Amino acid sequence: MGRAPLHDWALTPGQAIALQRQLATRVEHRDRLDPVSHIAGVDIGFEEQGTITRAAVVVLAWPPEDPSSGPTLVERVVHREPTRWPYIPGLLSFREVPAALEAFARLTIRPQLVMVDGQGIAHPRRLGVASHLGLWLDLPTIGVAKSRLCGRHHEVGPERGDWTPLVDGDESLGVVLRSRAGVKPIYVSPGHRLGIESAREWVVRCLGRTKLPEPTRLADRLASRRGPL
DNA sequence: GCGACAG
DNA sequence: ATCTTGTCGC
Repeated sequence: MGRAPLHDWALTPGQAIALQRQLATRVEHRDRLDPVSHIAGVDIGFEEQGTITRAAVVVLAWPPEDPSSGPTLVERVVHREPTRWPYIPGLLSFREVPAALEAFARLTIRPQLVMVDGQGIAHPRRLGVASHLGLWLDLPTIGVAKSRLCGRHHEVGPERGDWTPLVDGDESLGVVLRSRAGVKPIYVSPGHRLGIESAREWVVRCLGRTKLPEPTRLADRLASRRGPL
């Protein structure tokens, strides 16, 4: 018997949960990343009443040449395919990762860091979409979610950059970060090959004037077909 | 049994 | 996530 496959998308929810428990043991919680020259952002959108899944990946040059205008977009890919799973809280990766992998396969640049729309280890079984994708890509990933899936936290300070720990019992899952004054905070958790501190630092470094860090913000717009990039 | 619940 | 109109504010 070898190790369980990194993914098998034809699973029942029960089998998917068992697979998550297996894969979670392979997630690396300590920093292991190469010098960063490119950061990718990933997000998934839907078309045709949800029957079509649309995966978008953007690659930004790092560090930015012109800090005032944010990092430069150097590559982008959109991949469409039939939707294969319904949305089930806790099993999001089985719906989104397959399409994201197809989009990554068409990238000519291999980024050293990936930011994903969703949770990393801040997940009931510690395998959110960012962690699952990170294992498959064998790249450091960070989960950047717009709302909470699990864990508890105190209220976050009002200033941009303020943050508070996201915890579950005695486990630290990530941080809740005020990415912009006056707006709901975002949930940042390591996906793979990164610690909580580094995950937070990278997200703060990629913050522009908006709520979401640039990689995720641009991927979001590309996935949902809104506004120019 | 009841409430919570990424996108 | 997506659908969907106007509205408030820089």
